[in-house]
Amino acid sequence: MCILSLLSTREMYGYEISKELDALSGGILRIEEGTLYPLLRRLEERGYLKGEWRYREGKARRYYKITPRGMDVLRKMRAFWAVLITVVNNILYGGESGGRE
Amino acid sequence: MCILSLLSTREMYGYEISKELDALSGGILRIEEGTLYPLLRRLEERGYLKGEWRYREGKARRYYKITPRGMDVLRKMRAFWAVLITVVNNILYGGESGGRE
DNA sequence: CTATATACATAGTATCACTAGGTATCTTGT
DNA sequence: ACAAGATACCTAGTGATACTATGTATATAG
Repeated sequence: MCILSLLSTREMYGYEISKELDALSGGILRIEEGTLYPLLRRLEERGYLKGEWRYREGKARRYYKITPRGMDVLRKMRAFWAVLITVVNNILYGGESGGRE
Repeated sequence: MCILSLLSTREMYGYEISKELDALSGGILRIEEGTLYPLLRRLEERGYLKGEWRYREGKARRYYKITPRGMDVLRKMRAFWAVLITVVNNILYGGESGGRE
């Protein structure tokens, strides 16, 4: 979900995504390369992303762009994430009152 | 985390936990028995829970109770969960909430 | 010219959720 | 009495996937 969200704002390549996630999350969402690259391929296989090789600064980079199908999945993931937070916080902190956070 | 949290308020047995999670979450946190029972044993192996057979209403039930070590782990999980929400929401909705930048 | 950072990749392992069964008891409807 | 369903626990097998460790190649800094 976080990767799709990052790519919903601009195209990025794998290594850039890992550095960005790391920086934006203060190290909480550090993702190993052995996890990231296979994941990006899975997301592309499923049609959520479209990858494209480009050569910049003497380096071969695979830039990823989110697809309309990916945007749709991202919307559903965001909605589910919001529900999950509510539900889990309800279990963690009891009260049915909607006014926390 | 949700199971530890439920057990931090009272002792429960496996089947009861699954029904409670299902009800409290509106079906979002439905957990299959093939997932639940092995999970409870792992949590007990790690010393987070203590299980005990009891016979009530003609049924053999294994009641689980959270241990001090389990309470400690639960506290850390709750803290991490709060950080995770902040960090993920920051990535999902842009960086306004955390006071960073 | 060596070390580090960048950039992508794969193989092997471990974890764990799920499917799909199994056993046994108790309750409810006919 | 009998069948069906709910309760209550269990295991074996499979699949998805995060991780470790390593390999390849180029560019940059000391």
